[in-house]
Amino acid sequence: MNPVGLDVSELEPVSRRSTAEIVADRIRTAIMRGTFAPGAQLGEVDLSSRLGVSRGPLREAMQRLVAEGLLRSERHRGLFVRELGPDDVRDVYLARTAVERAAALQVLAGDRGTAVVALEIPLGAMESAAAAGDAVALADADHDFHAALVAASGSPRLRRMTEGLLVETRMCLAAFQQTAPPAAELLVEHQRLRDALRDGHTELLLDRLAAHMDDAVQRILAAMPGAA
Amino acid sequence: MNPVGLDVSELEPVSRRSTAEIVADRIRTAIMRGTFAPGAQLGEVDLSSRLGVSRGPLREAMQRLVAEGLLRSERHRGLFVRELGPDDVRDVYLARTAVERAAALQVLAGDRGTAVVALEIPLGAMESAAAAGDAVALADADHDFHAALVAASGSPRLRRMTEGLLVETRMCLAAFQQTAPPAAELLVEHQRLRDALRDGHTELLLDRLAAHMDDAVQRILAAMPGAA
DNA sequence: GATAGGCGGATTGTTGACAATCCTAGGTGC
DNA sequence: GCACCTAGGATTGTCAACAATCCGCCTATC
Repeated sequence: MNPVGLDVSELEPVSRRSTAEIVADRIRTAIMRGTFAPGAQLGEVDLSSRLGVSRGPLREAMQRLVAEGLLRSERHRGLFVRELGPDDVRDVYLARTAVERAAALQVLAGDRGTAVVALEIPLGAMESAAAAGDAVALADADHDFHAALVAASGSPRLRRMTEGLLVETRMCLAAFQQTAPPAAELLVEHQRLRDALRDGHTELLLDRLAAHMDDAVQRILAAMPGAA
Repeated sequence: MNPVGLDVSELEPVSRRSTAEIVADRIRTAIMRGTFAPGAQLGEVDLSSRLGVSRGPLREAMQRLVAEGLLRSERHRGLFVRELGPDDVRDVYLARTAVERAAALQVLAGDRGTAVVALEIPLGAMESAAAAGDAVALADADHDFHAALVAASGSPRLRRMTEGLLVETRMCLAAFQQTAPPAAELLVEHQRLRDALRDGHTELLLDRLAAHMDDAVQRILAAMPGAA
């Protein structure tokens, strides 16, 4: 609490975000959740009327999503949800490994105590989700875990990259969300990541992180229709 | 050459890029070159009239640049060129190190012969620029070297990340482009990177890459006004 | 003299309509 | 029956005008 008597987080967004940003977030989560199937066409008039905004801000939001790689734009054809193939899965995790490795090293070099504390929240959520068998909550917790890890690095750029990569990860997962993930195994893997981080075992942490990513790729590719 | 008798690169853009994309590229290079000073406000009507487009496509382009982190948007205030401080310099190079390290490992695991060949072009340009004392050409060659390295990894995502990071690097460099860079030293550093890559010396390459990044940070911070 | 309130100018945010382009379906000639 | 051509419908790309918001300056008041 500060002298004004308000939590700083409340007065931070003195001016709320732009319409384009809100629209982009909405569509991004919709794509992430699998509401829009991969390859589906997104009509501008349809979306704009459904979201209650004009086509101007909507097009601005679309440009962002195209830049993020979530949408594919064909001139005078329309906007389509990108379809991720096996190569994309491997590439997403290759990039994630690179970014999260760097983030982990930064955390180890800095204040890893607060980082471990921050990781406990998604770990708790993951435990609950695993016990309840809630696949969506499990994916959310997984997402939050890695986001928290990178956020703890204090690097805005690593954070922003991870943000985009995690969305793509969710797109990959949404493709085969009917198959139940090995919740217990997933939980243990994340707990071991936290343990290695807490104890400051650099090499162990990096190895476990790489292995964790490889496992995920194998799991996804195994459940993917046209995987090589 | 294919049966049609055309280079594939010529028929790739069957439909030319959207106006927003062209505008974004123009402004991006302008920011990169330092045409727009950091912190400068970019008026929409001014830019749109100067580029000969309406405000619609221009705003779409701006959204992209904001998403890339080149511009800062304040609601009902305007768009401003982001000013990069010492922390940003360190962060850009931290991210670059992470991405280029991963790219280098991919190149080493794949076809490093063609990669070395691809690196010779910017190296030649760098040599010429160093001999001629052309700072801009030197920066261009440096840019191209690292872009070629990451492109050789075959990873679209690493490539796209690098694209953005290199633009930010140029923004950092533009801040103090009056000071002449140590051209000879820079050339040798890049040649040694190529040598380690050519000979397949993994650890040596990674070490030299990290050292190369650290050197750059030190050089930039030393020439920076308010560096800590 | 310092501060609160209000006005003018300028900029951004949003909207609806117009123009260009493309895919699809139907028809025609061979 | 097949290929080509043409008209229709729908979608995106672009534009100019309207509305909302904010900053700086000025004035009036304490």
